Amino acid sequence: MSDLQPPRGTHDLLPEDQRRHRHITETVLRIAGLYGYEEISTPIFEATDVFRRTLGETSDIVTKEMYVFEDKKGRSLALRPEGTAGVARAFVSHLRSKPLPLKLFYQGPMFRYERMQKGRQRQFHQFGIELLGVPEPLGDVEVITMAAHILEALGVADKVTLEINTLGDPDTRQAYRDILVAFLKGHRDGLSKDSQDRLDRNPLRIFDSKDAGDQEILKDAPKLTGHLTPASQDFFDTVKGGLLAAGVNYTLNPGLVRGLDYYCHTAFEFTTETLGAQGAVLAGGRYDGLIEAMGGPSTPGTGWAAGVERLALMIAEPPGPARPVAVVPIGEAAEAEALSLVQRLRQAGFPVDLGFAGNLKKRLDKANKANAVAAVILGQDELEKQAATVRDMETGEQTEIKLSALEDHLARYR
RNA sequence: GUGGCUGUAGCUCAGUUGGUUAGAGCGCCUGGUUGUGGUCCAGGAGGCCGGGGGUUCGAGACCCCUCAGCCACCCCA
Repeated sequence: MSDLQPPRGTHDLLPEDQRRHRHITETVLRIAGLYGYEEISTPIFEATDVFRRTLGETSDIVTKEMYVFEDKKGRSLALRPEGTAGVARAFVSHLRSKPLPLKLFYQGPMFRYERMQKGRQRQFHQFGIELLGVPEPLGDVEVITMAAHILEALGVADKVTLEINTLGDPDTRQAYRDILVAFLKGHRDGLSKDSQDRLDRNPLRIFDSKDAGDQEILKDAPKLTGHLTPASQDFFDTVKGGLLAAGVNYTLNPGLVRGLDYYCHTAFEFTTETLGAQGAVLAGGRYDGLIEAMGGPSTPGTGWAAGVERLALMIAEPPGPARPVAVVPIGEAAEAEALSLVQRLRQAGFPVDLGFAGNLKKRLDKANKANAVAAVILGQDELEKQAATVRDMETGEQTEIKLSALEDHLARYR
């Protein structure tokens, strides 16, 4: 048994799990359509450089969480750890001549080599959207509004909070970063070990630290909001005003940051208390420098990604499959008749379960386990009358119905 | 990568300070009903106690290693 387990951090999606996943992705696809987004599928693996360039050489994802391997020609490939890089690459490869804006939706498995926790595994599923070619704050508003719409449609709106922040334009960001580093270097010894590392690699992320000592030091740190250029401030104000107008509630979180250089302006996250430490359910922001970093034409972008497994843990049980009608033949002659009857009913649109073997008792038992609404019993008596006994599986009530009138009678179970 | 907790039947779990042939409920199968499911009754199958090594007269219980799961950190969806 132990040697037949799936690899660490991977899971079989059994039919009832898959049902939840499908309910989520179908809901997303439907709502994305309302906003004019079309699905794009990119490969599950890419040249390792695709992720190196978009995620940064020093990011944790690249240095310790990527599944990297060589193919038979010695090319370095990586299983995708997230979706944006592949979409950006596809844009640069094929889509740069399309009229902008481009509204793309994607969905599928992602891979990260990590220790598991609730709502986190090594193969997991994300869906996300990218809006390319819109430098205006209205793009951010639409993207966030759509996310809120989706979460509402999934019935989790009351379990999540939207937090937003701004990183300012690239110049502000860079200038502020220098100011912050200068300040924190004066307090280096007081910082936690993790944050001392972050100071070199990714100083803005120190704001996320859960360490109490770090937060104490940060209280006196210079704030980004105090360093925004008027244009950046305007941008952020327009985003906030737009969300207000669209009826999307949010809270400001000045500690919400993104480390990579191409992120700018809006950063946001829908978080929940219901998933333990894995609070982020859907997160995104603006990445105006990304396409350029990939070697494409300078193209603004904004978007987000969400975790399907995390959402699956939050949503209510989706409706199960439609209840079938069970056709139950008794004897060989009836079985032959049943084969044609079954096809007739399926062509008419009824889900039909035809047991493979067994006497009446066994087949009714199977029909019950298949959650059948009704059983159409076909025995010698019925055959002679060109009729069937239809048993309501809920009440046990039985009625004899002419074969020619079956569809009409069964219509009540649709 | 770091730390803590946990692995007994398909599932949820019991199993006394180490002591004979390892248990329950649910589920599954068979029968009570040669043409009637769910309820009920009777019976049955199914475990190298995650794997390997060690201590012991004796290990499901104790020790070490390993694999897997859970929780937290890191990071992130």
